Parts: sequence; C-alpha cells; structure tokens
Amino acid sequence: MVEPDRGQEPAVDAVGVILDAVRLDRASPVPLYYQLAQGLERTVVGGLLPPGTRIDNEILLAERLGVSRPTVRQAMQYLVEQGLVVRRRGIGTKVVQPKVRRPLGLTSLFDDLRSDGQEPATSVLSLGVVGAEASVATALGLEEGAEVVELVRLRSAGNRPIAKMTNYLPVGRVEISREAIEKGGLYELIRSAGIVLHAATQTIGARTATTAEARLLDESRGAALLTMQRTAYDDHGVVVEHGNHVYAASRYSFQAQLLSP
Amino acid sequence: MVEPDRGQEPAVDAVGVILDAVRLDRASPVPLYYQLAQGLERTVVGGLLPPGTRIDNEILLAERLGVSRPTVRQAMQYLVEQGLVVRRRGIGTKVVQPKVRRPLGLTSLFDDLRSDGQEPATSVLSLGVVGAEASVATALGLEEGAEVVELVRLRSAGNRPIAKMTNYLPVGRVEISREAIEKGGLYELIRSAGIVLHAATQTIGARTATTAEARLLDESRGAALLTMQRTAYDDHGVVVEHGNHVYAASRYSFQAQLLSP
DNA sequence: CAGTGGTCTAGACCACACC
DNA sequence: GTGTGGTCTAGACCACTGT
Repeated sequence: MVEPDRGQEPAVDAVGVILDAVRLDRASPVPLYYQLAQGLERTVVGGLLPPGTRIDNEILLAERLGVSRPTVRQAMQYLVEQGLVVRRRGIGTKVVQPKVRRPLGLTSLFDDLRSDGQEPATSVLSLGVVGAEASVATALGLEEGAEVVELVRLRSAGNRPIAKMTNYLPVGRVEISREAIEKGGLYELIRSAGIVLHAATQTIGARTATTAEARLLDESRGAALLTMQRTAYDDHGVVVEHGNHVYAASRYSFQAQLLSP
Repeated sequence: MVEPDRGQEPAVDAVGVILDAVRLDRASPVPLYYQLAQGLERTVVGGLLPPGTRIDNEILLAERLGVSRPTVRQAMQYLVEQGLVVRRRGIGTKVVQPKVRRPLGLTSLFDDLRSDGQEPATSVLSLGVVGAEASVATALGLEEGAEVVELVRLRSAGNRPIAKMTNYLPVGRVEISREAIEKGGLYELIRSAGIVLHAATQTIGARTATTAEARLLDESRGAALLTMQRTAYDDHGVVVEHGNHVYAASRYSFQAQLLSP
C-alpha cells in the first residue's frame, strides 16, 4: 500500500488522463462538446478516472483542450445528466460511483432482452383490424368502434413464455407484417417507418392471472402478473401506439435508474 | 404584419402571449433563464399556448425580452427536457400535446399522494435496530448481521391501507422519530438531515399476497401486490436507504412519463 | 481571502429545411 | 435564397465554499 488515501480523493492527475484520452477533431461533424462528453464518459466508465476523483476546473480544462469554457460546460452538463459526476458551486467536480444505468426508456421488451444477451422469440398470436374498445379509442384519440390495427404477441426467452403483448395502432401509419414483427420488434418497425418517437406515458400495475392467461404464460392459476399500459407519441404529439401488456411476474420485473431532478 | 397561418398551427400570437405572461425580474436571485423557463411552462400548461402553436424564434424572443440569445436557449432547453416543446433545426419550435407528467422520480409515495390532494396517513408499525438480512446487507454494502435501522410503516389514503413500506438505513446517519416520520415522510427527513439524494435504482415487480399481508392491506387472500425495491444514494455514491415495499395493486399503480434520449 | 461553478452577454459561423 | 436552431467564442460578474 503506497497510498493512504483515507477519505480524500485518490491521487489521480485528472487533467492529464483526460488530455490523453480525449482527442478533439475540429474537422469532424460531431460537435466538439459531444466529442468531449463522450471522451469523458469513456474515461470514467473505463475506470481511468475512479469514483471520487476530483476533476480540474473548467477554465483549466478549457485552456488545455483548446476550447472555450462554455463548450467544456456543455460537455460537463451531459455528464451530470448521465449521473457520472457531481458538481457543486465553490467545491468542484467529482466522479461519482457509477451504478447500473438501465433507463427504462423508450425501448421495448425485445430490445431489453436482446441487450441482455438472451435471444428472445416472438410469436404473433393475431394480427388484424378490429373496432376499438373504449379504452383503446380514448388512448388513440379515436371514436369508439373506429378501425385500429390489433397485434397480439407472445414473447418468450429461454423457451419459456414471458409476456403477452397487445398493441393497437392507427390504421395505415405503419406497415406491419408477421415476418417483420417476429424478427425485429414493434419499435424497430415504427422507427424504420420514419416515425420519431418522442414521449410515452406508461402505467405499471399488477393483477392476478385469468385462467387463460395462466395457461398461456405457463403459470399457475391466480398467479401475479405485472401489467403495463403504454401510449407512445411522435414528435408532433400524435399517438403512434398504445399497448396493453401482461408479464409473468415470476420471470420479469422492471428496473429503473433514477437521477435527482 | 399578417400571419400566414398555413392551415396547421392555430393563429396564436406566441410572442405577444409570452411577453404578457413572463415577467423577468433582474433583481431576483432566481436566474433569468429559469424565470423565463417557468413562465413559459406556466403559459403552456395553462393553455395560453395551445398544442401545435409555433413559438417565435430565439433571436426575436431574446430581443423582445431584453435578454441574450443563450439565455433564451437555456430556457428552451429546459422546456425540451420537460417534453413541452419540440425543436427542429430549420423548422422552428412547436408546443406539443401536454401529457400527464408524473416523473416517477426520487419522490416518495407520501409526496405523490400529497401532490394529488389526497391527505395521506402513516402509521409506524415498528421502528428499531435489527441485524441485517443478506439482501439488506448487500444493498447497504454492509456485513450480514450488521446493525441497521428498520422502519416499517403502513400508508393509507382515504381511510384505506395502500402500502406496507419497509426501509433500512445505516445506523446514525439520519435521526428518525416516530412523530417526524408520520408527519413528513422519510425522504423529507433525509433531506432535512442535510443529505443530498442523487440517484436510486429501483425494481418493480409483482407477487401474490401472503395471508398476513392481505389482512394488513385489506385485500382478499391471494390478491396481487405490486412490489418495489429501491436503493437510494447520496451524491458521494454512498447508500442512504434501502426500501422494500408492497402496494395493494387494486388501489395503486406506478406512472411514468418517458422522453426520448 | 482565493477558487469554484453558475449565470450572462454580444457577437459569429454553420447545417438544415423550406420556398 | 431565407430563416431556423445548433454550435462556438472570449470575455464578464456573481454566489458559494473553504481557508
């Protein structure tokens, strides 16, 4: 043990490490602040700047990197939003303990599972045009009974069913085929239709399984199910999709990483 | 000057409305950009700038408001993060359809209920020091069997129980009394101890109620419960609190508003 | 006191979307 | 083209923290 390092920050030459790790290319179309932010992020998650490390002040950093102070600030702001550093006026900037960073964002279960390395399988139980029920019509902003695309899927991983997913979409906005949906997931299809997802509201609840649900999801009668209703909007505020999903609670849970406002 | 009004956006004199609604006080300690952001937010959620309204460009706004363009940008950035407006290069800024905005943030159930206008009640079922079980010890980063404060509460609203909340805290960090906890909630107590909450990880799942839980929560046997485990960290990355909560699913659900990354 | 991040200014040039 | 937001600069002063 060479370093006593008791309660104080580890002796790391932050600015040196950063200058080594970050290469700014002014010819690149990527903004300078973003190059810097990404470089800093790599440096932090790569462990070159351990938790607790004090990062030198903006003015010094700006000088050494050859950019202006607002540019450094913009990059730092990004790191704060990612929860990688904490800044306090009069004190300085410090690398914080990194935590799991699963954002519970605008991704699908498919994406979640795939990034977990589990190869998910999907089977389409039904796909067609139906008249909208009241709740669906409300969510999509249509009249009750209006035509909507209904898509029902069973999602499995490791040969066991995980979720029954029911989605409703306005007719004609997204072209859905069974093949495409089994291959890439609904959200991939939506994005490839040129729709930019912007926001979603979702509600997570629980209830007990009906007999049919229990059989479908390979659970016992009366088992607890997680339910999730999600309505997704594009960047014009128009509803893109409404989903009503049930998950086998014994094999699935939602995780979220929260940051202070 | 007559508005072209190309059929889409409602004919609203955005800059006029904004100038009427936003009063900037340069003597105030509140930053200008924040005064502006709040003013814009009020204007949007108050309906004075209906969804679809085109907001005038930054330069004009800056001129009329008597501030610099970066200040306007900073305020706009805030509105984008709140999901209230969409901006596109070459196009402009547009108010989007406002959605429910319950952030599922670092708040407590107590805060959630209170901001809903329901006056919540809390009764402390037990409060004391216990030896940490394995899962609790892991979450708090302690040895198994180490002393931790255990707090068990029953939360009700409208005379019906909603949740049983079990929290574990390291000994000595926060002074907890039954009176304080029944009055203001745990997170209020933590904040008033000078601890700055920074991040949390939480897992939401479901299971069926045990007999005792069903009785406590006024549910039938085998009813579905929502479960939530949360571990909260301060801005030094140190664990502040670990909680293990169960909610009567028939009377509670989690809502979240998501924005695209 | 000195040092830090927070805010603000008054410009500039660029990339992009629409006409 | 024209107009928009996106980026960037080189300063300035202030508020806060710790000495």
